[in-house]
Amino acid sequence: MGFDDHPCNTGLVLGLGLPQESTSPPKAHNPSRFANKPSPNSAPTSATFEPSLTLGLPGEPYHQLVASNYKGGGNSHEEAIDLYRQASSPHSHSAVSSFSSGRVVKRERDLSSEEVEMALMLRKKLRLTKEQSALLEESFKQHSTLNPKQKQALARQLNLRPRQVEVWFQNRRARTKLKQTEVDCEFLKKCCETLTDENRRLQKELQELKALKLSQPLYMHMPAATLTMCPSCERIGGVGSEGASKSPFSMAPKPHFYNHFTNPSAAC
DNA sequence: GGAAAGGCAACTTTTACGTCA
DNA sequence: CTTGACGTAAAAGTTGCCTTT
Repeated sequence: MGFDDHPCNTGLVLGLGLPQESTSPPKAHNPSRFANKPSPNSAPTSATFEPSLTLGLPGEPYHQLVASNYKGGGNSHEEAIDLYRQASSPHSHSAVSSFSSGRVVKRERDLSSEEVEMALMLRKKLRLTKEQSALLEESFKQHSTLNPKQKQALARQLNLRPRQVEVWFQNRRARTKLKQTEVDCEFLKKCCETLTDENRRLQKELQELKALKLSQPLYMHMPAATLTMCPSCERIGGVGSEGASKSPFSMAPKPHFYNHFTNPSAAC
């Protein structure tokens, strides 16, 4: 990409830093969103970051802006990260995500130790501790969504930013749903298998019936009313069942009518 | 009615981490 | 033992839709 591929790269970039301008352009989808709906989070950015002319490394004006803000402004690291992340508004392409670790590591040789620390801090992704995860899980069990007050309280309790708590809950809900979908999928697969087996069995039975019908034309000569079918085992009853007792199809010794209404399950 | 703001779901990207050759 | 490729889980970003004000 740009930096590494450039034939005569000095590693320096002269740029005019404006808060809303990311070095990587917004993604193509729905550009109108960026034009029509500036994020509310971008407002403090404009107040915090004045337009500035910077001489620096390509691809990370925000990093430098925040780093300098962090050094000079007396903000905590957390605040610096927040400012940095707010600089890339929630509805715009992320400047943070343009950090490819390979690129940063390569450039780290050229950075001061403070800048390296800052870059690493910004690149580093939070891993929740067991205690934090446990408390979040516990809280999720009680309610899978949080109101702003609960979010604030939980964030304070966990020493996290409210946004992190919010993200955790969003991801947790998504995982729950995914898991449920997998369970449903497995259940439906089993149902499908069962029905396929049943269908196969019925097809086979139908084939046998057809074969029997051809080999025993007697059925054809009998009035339909002399044949009965048991509603529970679905076997045909009729004359001469003794001789064919092993066959699923038999005839009742005496013709009889089966009444579904008065005797719904009395055939066997 | 329409604009702004906020929340959430769905989807995507990025990073950390474990495993294995 | 080290290293790099690979897969996976999870944190975080993006976008669209909906509701509320």
